[in-house]
Amino acid sequence: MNVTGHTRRPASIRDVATAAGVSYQTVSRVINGHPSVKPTTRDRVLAAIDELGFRRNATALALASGRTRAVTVLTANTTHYGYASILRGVEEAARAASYAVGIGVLESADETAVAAEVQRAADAGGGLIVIAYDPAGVAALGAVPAELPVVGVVETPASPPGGDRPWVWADDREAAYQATRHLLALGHETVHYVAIPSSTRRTSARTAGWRQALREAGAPEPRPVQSSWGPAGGHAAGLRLAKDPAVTAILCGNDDLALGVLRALHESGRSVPGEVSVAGFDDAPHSAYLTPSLTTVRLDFTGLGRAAFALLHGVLEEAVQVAPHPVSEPELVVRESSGPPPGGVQRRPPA
Amino acid sequence: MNVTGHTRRPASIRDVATAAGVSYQTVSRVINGHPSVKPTTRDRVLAAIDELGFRRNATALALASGRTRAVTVLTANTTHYGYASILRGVEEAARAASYAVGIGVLESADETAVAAEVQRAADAGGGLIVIAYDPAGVAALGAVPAELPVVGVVETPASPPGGDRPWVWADDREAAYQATRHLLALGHETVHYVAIPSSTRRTSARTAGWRQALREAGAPEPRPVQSSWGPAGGHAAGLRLAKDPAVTAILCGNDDLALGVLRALHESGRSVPGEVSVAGFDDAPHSAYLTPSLTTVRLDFTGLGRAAFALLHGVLEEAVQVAPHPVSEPELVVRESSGPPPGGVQRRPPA
DNA sequence: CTGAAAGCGCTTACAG
DNA sequence: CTGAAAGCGCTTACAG
Repeated sequence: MNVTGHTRRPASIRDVATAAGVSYQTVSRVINGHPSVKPTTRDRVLAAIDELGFRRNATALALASGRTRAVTVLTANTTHYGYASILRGVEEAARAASYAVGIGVLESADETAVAAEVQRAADAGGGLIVIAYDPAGVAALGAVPAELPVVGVVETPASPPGGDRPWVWADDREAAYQATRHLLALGHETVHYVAIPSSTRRTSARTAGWRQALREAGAPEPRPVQSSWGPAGGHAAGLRLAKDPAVTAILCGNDDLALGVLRALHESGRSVPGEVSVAGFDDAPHSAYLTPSLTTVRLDFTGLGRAAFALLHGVLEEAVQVAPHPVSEPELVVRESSGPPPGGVQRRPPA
Repeated sequence: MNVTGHTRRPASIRDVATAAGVSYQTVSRVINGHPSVKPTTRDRVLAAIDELGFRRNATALALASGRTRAVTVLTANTTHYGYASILRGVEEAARAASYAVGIGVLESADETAVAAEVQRAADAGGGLIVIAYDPAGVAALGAVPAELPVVGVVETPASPPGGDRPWVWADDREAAYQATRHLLALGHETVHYVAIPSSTRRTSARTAGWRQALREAGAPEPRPVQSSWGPAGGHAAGLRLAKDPAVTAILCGNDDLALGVLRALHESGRSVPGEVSVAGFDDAPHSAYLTPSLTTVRLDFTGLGRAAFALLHGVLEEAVQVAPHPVSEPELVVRESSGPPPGGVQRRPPA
């Protein structure tokens, strides 16, 4: 029951055709920018479109033409800073290209659950962007049927999990390398690492960059502390590391982890950066306002999302295929949480 | 050009019909759970569906039936904790109901820009959920054509901006009231308020709850400090408030704002909670791990998102219309950032 | 319980 | 430059 009495059915191309005194195929030509339409005819059609408030039915377009101007982002997380920012970037670029953007959340890395989500995303039509920063995402990227257009946002360019699919990445390895070198240059004998969950069983790019910096400096290589994504995990890891008086520098897999580590050090009575230096990863919005403010590496997640969409767009519209490429250089942001070790420079002279 | 030689066209109901030796209408009946199908026929169809890996084409379903199992969330923001959590709740509930979820970002509150985004969302088919916590969202909710199914997530139940549309809300007023009372009970003479941008020109629910608590206690009512959504705004506001030695308690419109205030107080050499107490709003994931940890009011944003979807689902499927209702009681979480004022209880005895 | 027809709103060849 | 036909993959009455 409709209160207003009757629901106006939206105008179709036939309605427009009638109003303009042409056939509906001509209307189709006009809305598709087909060149062979007489200017006066075009103007009449355009006027009718305007008058009737006609909007082309996206569903009918999709069914008839076979292509859906839509992209679905498949992700294990929507609230963490990095993930949310990638989604944001995709949405921006998609909006600019008049694409609809859908979102599917991967609740677990379980094979059948992942397959179901991929199917759901495929049912939406259009292309897929899979954020493969974690086991669920990696599984999803691997489970996408070969005939579906997909772009992966992956952790490392070394081993694209999706086979020959296009992908984008931020240079996590370089970022971790830079942050570790920064801490070593301050005079720390070595740098401990609190790791986010790895996307695969292999060593993550962040871990690899950290290790490389240690090796090049001839510094001891402590075991990375495996943790979670949030502050709680960082807190637990920080409590453990705080017990060891030899620990003077800690690199964290992301800023949330670092926030938890900062809290743990405080609770353990170890000052930052006086006794221990801490560095994060991502440069989340709050990191500059923590006490102490957090030294971190800024990553361009939004740019990453935009690049992923651009790549997918190219595939979908069969334009020139863009080669996979990193979006932006990571940028070290030095703040209050990092400084020289307590006893001054403890590090062995460089080899 | 396809590397695998040929692209398998997905199976249609006609393919299934042929394989099962029935007409395609019968297949339609089976996939729609229509009762009048002979069990043996049903089994044959089901077997064919399984064998061919048939999935019903969502686009064709939408075009033929007129209903699209989809919801688009319209929001001004996707990265802030509250917004992201609402989106998360919608996605959870939508996934459970096999609905696709789309997202549209309102880049500005400008009338034509908002209208364009609403149109885009409408083009997707299905229902709309508009997060109307800010001017852009409120404008969008108001711009949704009457014939479109929509649910608003609004700030206050007092004046639903969408007219007679269904809506959900969290009880922000009650939450602010509780937090303010907590601070007053500790003995503060009054509580200052750093406000998030209001969704309308009228006083926000949070502001109203804060003011009500002050009035009831006969406490002075300082002017609220208008701020932004992020830590930077809180920092600026905090710097200003820190200059006034009479300020001993600050309530913030959200936890990010509180984080900035905390930083500003630190920079100004005023200890928390020794000299100034601070309380936030939302209980974001990091708030428990700040130093000092943040007293705040927990709001069930995810539940709000789920409730919004449930309401929309009811409208779309013409089930019983659920009355608008608050989702969950706000919960005060007392942590380290709030305590008695410096000189002990300064507050006048209650009237 | 099951089949044949018409139609959802478009596009894509095919005529002229 | 423009119109008439067929079809995208389904659903919805209408027959039987």
